[in-house]
Amino acid sequence: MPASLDAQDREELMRTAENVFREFLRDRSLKYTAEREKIVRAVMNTDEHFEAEQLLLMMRQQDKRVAKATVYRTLKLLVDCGIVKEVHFSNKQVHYEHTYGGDPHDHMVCRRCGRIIEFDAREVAKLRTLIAAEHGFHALAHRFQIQGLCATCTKSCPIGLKVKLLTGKAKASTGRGKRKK
Amino acid sequence: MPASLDAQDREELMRTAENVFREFLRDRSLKYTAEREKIVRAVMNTDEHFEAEQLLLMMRQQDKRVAKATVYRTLKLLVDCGIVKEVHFSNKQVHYEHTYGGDPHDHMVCRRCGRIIEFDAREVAKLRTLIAAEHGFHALAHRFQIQGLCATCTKSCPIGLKVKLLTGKAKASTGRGKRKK
DNA sequence: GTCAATGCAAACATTTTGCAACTCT
DNA sequence: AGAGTTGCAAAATGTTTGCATTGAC
Repeated sequence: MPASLDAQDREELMRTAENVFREFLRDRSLKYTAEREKIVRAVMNTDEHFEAEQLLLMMRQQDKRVAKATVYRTLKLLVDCGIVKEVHFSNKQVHYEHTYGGDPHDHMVCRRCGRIIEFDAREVAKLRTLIAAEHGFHALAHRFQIQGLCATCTKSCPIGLKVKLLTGKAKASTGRGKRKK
Repeated sequence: MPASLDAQDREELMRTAENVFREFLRDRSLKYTAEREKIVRAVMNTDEHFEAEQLLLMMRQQDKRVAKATVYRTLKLLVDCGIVKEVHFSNKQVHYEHTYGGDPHDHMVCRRCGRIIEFDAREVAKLRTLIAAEHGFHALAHRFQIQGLCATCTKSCPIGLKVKLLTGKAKASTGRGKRKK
């Protein structure tokens, strides 16, 4: 995520994203409303992953109020449009991130501390195309996520030792597992 | 998925899976109950991806009744135990599949017809380890999914043509998009 | 006998929907 | 003018939880 953009680049990116969205809508005879504009702008101003609810809150704080339903409806359009991507970290809500103007990346999630690290997705994209081709498939996109232990957690938790991780997190975190044996 | 197992191999696999689960439970001072046994067995008898609800139904049809809550609780344990893996196709329910005794694979989803194809995950696993290492990460697992068009749909839908796909499926399927231009 | 597991229903959280009022184009 | 959009609240979904009862070890 291009968190290091200066204000000018950001404004530039914003504008082109808006245009892409507007054109996408026009192509489908949909309307570019004030609410949709507020939402694209809010999304483009977010460099982190976010949930629908968070976006809504953020927008409220900036007095860009829209209905929750509108946020959900618009996020779907933005996904279809390719400006936003869904990310599935937990089994609960969907997370979103805008992918417009940034380098494609995927995520690595630490099962111990939950930290999320992004990495360049180009190798993955290459592999996906290859695999797809082998199956007569035409790849358009992928979802990839590596789960494991981050550097810090690896240190404090020697490999080979069976620890309770936050997999399906079946109350694994209560840490009162009196294992015998 | 090893759908081609004969009855004997299947029974063999079933038994070892049960043992793995039993041991997993014992290690944590949890109990191997009749319900849990029913559930592992049902899971191991399923070679397709399934949702919690489907498993429940299937079990009911075979008069292996358990409460829905028990299914959810047990599936979590099975995930932690490594016998079952969560698969996230849609944004709705979680799908599960048992991964015990089968070759590791990932999925390819056709955005047009929804077809799901499995492919060998070994290359992906290699790549994940590599990428993880580059970031001081210790990879334990991954989730990978390729989205695109299957062979059939690619034929009926020339590449380059913008079609309505079932991405976020924002009512994209109503097919009454009178595009202009 | 003890601690954990079950079943049930109620609770939850997130997302979707129906509909009247509104607004882009 | 008219088709699409909004906001709201209600509904729908999928999953989790509380608790009394039951069961494994």
